[in-house]
Amino acid sequence: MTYNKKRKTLKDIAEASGVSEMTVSRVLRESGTVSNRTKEKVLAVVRELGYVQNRMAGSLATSRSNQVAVIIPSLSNHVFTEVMSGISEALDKEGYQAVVGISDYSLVKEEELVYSMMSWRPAGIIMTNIYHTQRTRNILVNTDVPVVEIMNVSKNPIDMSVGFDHSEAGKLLAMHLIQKGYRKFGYVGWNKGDFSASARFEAIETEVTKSNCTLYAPHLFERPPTLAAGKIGLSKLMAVEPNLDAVFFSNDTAASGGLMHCIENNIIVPNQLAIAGFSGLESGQNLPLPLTTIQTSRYEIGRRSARNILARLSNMSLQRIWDMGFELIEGQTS
Amino acid sequence: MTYNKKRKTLKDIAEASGVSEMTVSRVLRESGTVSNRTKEKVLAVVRELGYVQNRMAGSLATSRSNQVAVIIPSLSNHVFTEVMSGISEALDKEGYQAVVGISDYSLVKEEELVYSMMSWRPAGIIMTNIYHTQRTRNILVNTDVPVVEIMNVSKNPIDMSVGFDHSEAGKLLAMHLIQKGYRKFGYVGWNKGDFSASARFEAIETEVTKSNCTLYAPHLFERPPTLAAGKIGLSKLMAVEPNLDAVFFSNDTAASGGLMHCIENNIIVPNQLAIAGFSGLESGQNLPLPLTTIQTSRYEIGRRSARNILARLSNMSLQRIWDMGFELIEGQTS
DNA sequence: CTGAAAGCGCTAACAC
DNA sequence: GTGTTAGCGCTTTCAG
Repeated sequence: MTYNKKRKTLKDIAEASGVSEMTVSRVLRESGTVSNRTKEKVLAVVRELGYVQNRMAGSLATSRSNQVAVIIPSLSNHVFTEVMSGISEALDKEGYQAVVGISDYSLVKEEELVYSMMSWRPAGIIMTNIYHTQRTRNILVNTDVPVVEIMNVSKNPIDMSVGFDHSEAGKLLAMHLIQKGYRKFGYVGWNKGDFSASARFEAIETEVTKSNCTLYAPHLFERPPTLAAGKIGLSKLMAVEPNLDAVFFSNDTAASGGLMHCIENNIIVPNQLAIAGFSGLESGQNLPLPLTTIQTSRYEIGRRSARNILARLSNMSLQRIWDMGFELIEGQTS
Repeated sequence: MTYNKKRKTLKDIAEASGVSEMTVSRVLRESGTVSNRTKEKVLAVVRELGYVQNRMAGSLATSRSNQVAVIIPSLSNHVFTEVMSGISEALDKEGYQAVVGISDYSLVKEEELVYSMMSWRPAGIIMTNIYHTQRTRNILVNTDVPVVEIMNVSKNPIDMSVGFDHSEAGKLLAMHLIQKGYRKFGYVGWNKGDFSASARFEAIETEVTKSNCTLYAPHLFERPPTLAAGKIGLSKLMAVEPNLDAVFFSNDTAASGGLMHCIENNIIVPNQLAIAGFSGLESGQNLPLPLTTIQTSRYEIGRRSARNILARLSNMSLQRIWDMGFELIEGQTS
């Protein structure tokens, strides 16, 4: 095998194998008809020269791309990496590829990402959540690229939507704990940049208040929750409000931290204090006590959103809005 | 504002603002000289028409891209998402963007990804680890795209390398536990597709044997380790070997699961059983007992590798091989 | 300061 | 079966 660093083009392959560029192109895309003899000859040359096609040129010519843009807020939250896995798997099978952008929970950064990613003319774009800046919306509304907004369900999406109702989920969780007899509630978490979490928080607050219970949330986090934050958050909360019955955490990771705090300080869960998380992550179900939480279908949301894009691309009929629901997990922390 | 779904091109902007395509191009790239009056006029039209540049065309013309390909084995391991964060942050600042591919710890899938990603002519490519198929190597060796192999340090990389020595890290951890007086060791984890983990395992085994201690590793996992797997793995191991002094886990997540098992079953750590993890993840340091583990610099590895690509692109002098080292964390589980 | 011509590497559409 | 022509939407180069 001989290689050199000059980038090979179709022309190089064509010359080396004594056919036209078009024939090489046909062989490589397995399109049209090419005799077996030439096909083999071409493939041999392709291998020998270590040719790698240039999709920029191809996509420009066809105005079709195999890249699907995905914008998620963070990679350190398993919720989003599971969504990504679902997306990747569904896309992979059809020869498409996810291009991920991380918005850090910032709508401004999201806007920049959208602009930058759209400039590559992706086959589709998957956005986390349904809140965007005006300019982001403008770009998305005025493109012919399929758009899916995920995690939340929107009755009125830019294009398509796959998710679930966070308010309803928060409500269900609150009702469950209230019904179990808890009355003095605390809340530990981060809502600032996480619209879904704050929707849940508000629903919990509403439900708790409606039932004449109380909810203490004296100092929410300034940054996305981690195990450590959950642990510290609970200890701070209990320093101020030692007589709580139960604490809601904005997600399972924070709740796991809360449980760690209890274990470390011999606080008996759930007798002395009940704990509730959100998402139903694998890790939260494998603590010494499995968390009471809401199970959501991250992987399925990812898969569904990717499939919707693929369906749109092949002009198949499709359901534009998917409410993927959720389910209460009655763990042992309540 | 008026929009319609037909994709706008430079030509549309040029016509609408009464200048040539070249002038619009200059305005958009802030290159060359354009009078302020025309510049403003053009920008107004661009905004009004909601024009989004087509980078495929631009990149094809310049043969330059702002996309850097990154191949990691998994998104469910925080180690790799932290590496990604480091990469993204470093690239972002310079207007570059990471395109992630997930290999699922498969060299075959890695090969497909490399081929697919290289066909987009990325500005650089970052590969996890230093083991690849022959064809992957061929593609990578014979390209002028900068290549960084990360996580392991290679003295003889394809191009550049940023990581640390997993054997040395395993050895350090083993020596530490041996020196603390433990003698009967167990190992719980997954090595099958994770070359780094198996390098550590072998180093641990060598060190343990050399010191006349024993290492039991009767059934390693069939899949990448999770909290649940660590928990179950330890319980199975102890069913067979109840009198172990200490157990190595292939990473912190599995070790956390092991600790959960102990807490759940009232096994006193470290008195009855010591536990060691690997990586120094935030989560492992916030359990009721912080894990004894090896701290590695995932974020820095990511940042460094991205910066090496950027340096190469701007023809700056650079250090091709970075050993980022590691550090023992003496937690409370040993 | 601005424009015209040529071409990046590929493919659609049409010939032969 | 295979080749030719004409672009895809942009940027480089060279004029003016």
